[in-house]
Amino acid sequence: MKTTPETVKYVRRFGQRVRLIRQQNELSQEELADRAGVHRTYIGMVERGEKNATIVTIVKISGALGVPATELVREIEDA
Amino acid sequence: MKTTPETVKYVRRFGQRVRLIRQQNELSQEELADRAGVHRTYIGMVERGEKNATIVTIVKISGALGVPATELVREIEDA
DNA sequence: TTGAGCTACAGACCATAATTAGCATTGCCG
DNA sequence: CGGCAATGCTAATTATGGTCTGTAGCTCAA
Repeated sequence: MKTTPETVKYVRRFGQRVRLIRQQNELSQEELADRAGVHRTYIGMVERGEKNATIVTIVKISGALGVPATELVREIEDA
Repeated sequence: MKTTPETVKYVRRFGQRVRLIRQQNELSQEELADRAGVHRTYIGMVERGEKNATIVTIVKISGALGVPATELVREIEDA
């Protein structure tokens, strides 16, 4: 998929929500990564809006954060 | 990403929700694809649980279906 | 200062998301 | 019957998701 401005927008908002909830849970990126079963640097990229995560990864991360997947997708879409 | 059983599970449930809501809206796969700006066959693959869609694609499809992205992610995660 | 914990970032790599074209099948309708 | 709409399915290609290694910067405590 091409990296359109909209692409960047949604991905960035998703990353912001991940970072926010991770910090509320007082987890480091590495702790979150380990719990989610993804790589350390990948969490960083997601939070910075550099990676367009898939459903499976979203579920992994939401599980590791102890929130439903819908929490991470909330309010990402509207302008 | 490896195709683990969990992978298949979440992806399949997501596809089921897409198909359900598409049919409730009385759209063909092709109409949905055009509205979402993705290819016809891709929608078919998603509904059949063969594709692990990304955030951007989820938002595109949810927009084309006229529902919030959270609607498509709802109840995908639990066993 | 020195060291430890946390994060940003770059580069290389493999698996796969997403595109596209093509053909087969099913069911419905004239 | 023939034709049309909708879907399933395959194969080939390109772009990118996700892994891994390593470097560098920051803050804070000893």
